[in-house]
Amino acid sequence: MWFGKAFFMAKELKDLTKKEDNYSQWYNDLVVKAGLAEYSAVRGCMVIKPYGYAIWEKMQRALDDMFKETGHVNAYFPLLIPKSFFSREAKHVEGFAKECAVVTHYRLKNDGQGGIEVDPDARLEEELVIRPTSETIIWNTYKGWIQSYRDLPILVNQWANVMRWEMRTRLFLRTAEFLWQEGHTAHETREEAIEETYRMVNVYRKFAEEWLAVPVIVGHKSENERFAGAEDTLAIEALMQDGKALQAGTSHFLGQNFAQAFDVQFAGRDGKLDYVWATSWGVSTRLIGALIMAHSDDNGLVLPPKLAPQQVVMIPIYKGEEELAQVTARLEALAAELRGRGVNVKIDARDNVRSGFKFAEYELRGVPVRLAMGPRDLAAGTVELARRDTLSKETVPQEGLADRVVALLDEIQANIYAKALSFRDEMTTRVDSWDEFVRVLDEKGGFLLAHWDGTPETEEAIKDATKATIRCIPLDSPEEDGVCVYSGKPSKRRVVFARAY
RNA sequence: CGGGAUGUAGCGCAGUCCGGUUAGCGCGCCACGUUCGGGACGUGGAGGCCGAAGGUUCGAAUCCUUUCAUCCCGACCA
Repeated sequence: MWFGKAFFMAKELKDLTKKEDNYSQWYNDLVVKAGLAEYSAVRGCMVIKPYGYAIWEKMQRALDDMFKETGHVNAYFPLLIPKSFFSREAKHVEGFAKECAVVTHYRLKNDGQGGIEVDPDARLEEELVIRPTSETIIWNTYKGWIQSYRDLPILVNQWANVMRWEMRTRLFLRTAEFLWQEGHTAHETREEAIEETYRMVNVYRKFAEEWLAVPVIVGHKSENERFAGAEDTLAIEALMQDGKALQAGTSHFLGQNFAQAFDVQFAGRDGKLDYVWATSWGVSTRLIGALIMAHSDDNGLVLPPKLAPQQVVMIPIYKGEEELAQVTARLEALAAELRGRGVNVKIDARDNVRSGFKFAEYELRGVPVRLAMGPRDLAAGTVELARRDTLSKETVPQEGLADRVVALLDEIQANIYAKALSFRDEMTTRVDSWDEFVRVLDEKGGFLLAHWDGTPETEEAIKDATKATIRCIPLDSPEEDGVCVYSGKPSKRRVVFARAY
């Protein structure tokens, strides 16, 4: 996989903003300069460039495999949803109404002044909403698919784009249009649906940890943060390097809300009619943002080997064409061996930039392993091996290089996970008083484990006072008697607070 | 939608307060040469209605009015 000239277009990539100076600026710079994405002509919309999209494709492939292992299949539903569908589930419409783009006309015409205008005669009888999520159109469809318990379960996923008219956008983290997958399942029983909700949040946890190398906390969302129309929302929460939390994936137990709204009933084993039980779950291109903010440093991206579009880059060091040919021939042989082991290798023999420039460029792009070979190595049978995660270099024998690199890629994957995990542990603080809560939040950030009285009012008050929200009520948090840091009322367990993206 | 800022070459900027030849600089781009083990250098070259529209003036990137766009900080959110 290689991207031709576009890959190299931006050479003014040096001088990334420093992470500590302005994290937002650094992030934005990095996304643009590493060639992942940029803003487009349309307000709030993002162009995902080939390098960024290649990461997304790798994510898609891995997730798809995991979905198939859990019995799911892909399908596709329309982009446009009749407005009336949208209003059938009261909480759902309330949650999304404020950010919907709406199609009102189906034709343009000449305005007589050389321009073009919306043809007022072509007004749609019923406006169409560009999907912000697909529960409604899907449940309208499922109605026709389900008559009996024998039709269940339905385990369908779709890869799609959705649109939410956000006030303020950030590349990958919040754009008006974004790519995601959304699973929508239909079940015979409450228990089965709940089990599915847990199963899928665990798929996401596994994906985050094993592929993104990002540790996450799995837990329930509080009532305030729950998906509009869900009875329960499970989420994975990740911690970014600036101490803010990022919701990286959600899995919703929808109860019978959508089945009732769209009148989807089935004849049960006992012959009685009942409404279908539902779940939905999704992750988006936001995961790329998570990847960037979890691992990168001031030299650029640090991509986990499993998701890096290029895992190894080889750079010849030479004077003159003859040396280039010799070094390249040797690199080709090594590359072939690595490719045979399933490693994605690129040899960068560009003659118009120097090797030092290439080193910097591949660091910016987060390529996990770099191999450089010059005449000295050629003579000695060695190669210089550099790893992106630690920025360390060593000269190693060409003999056995493939084994070494394959093992190293695994080691890098494990190492960046370990690094992110220890960062998160450091940044997770148990707090027992309001003073401590406020102080830790301001001075340190990160996850705060605190007691909460369980009321939405208290959560709201804490949010107003500090901008921190309950990220989740962790599944594995032990029961423990305490008092709410805000209200002083009794509490049975700690929840995770943080400021969030 | 509130508060703040910015629009000058592909990118980053200076010039604007205090109007005055042909609008500059760095990077990038093109050509040739020298280079090449951590972001090379020399010489030559191309590239601009100074965001847009009005106005003031002998004269506007610069002053005034309007407008559009973008970014940052809030509210909203995967």
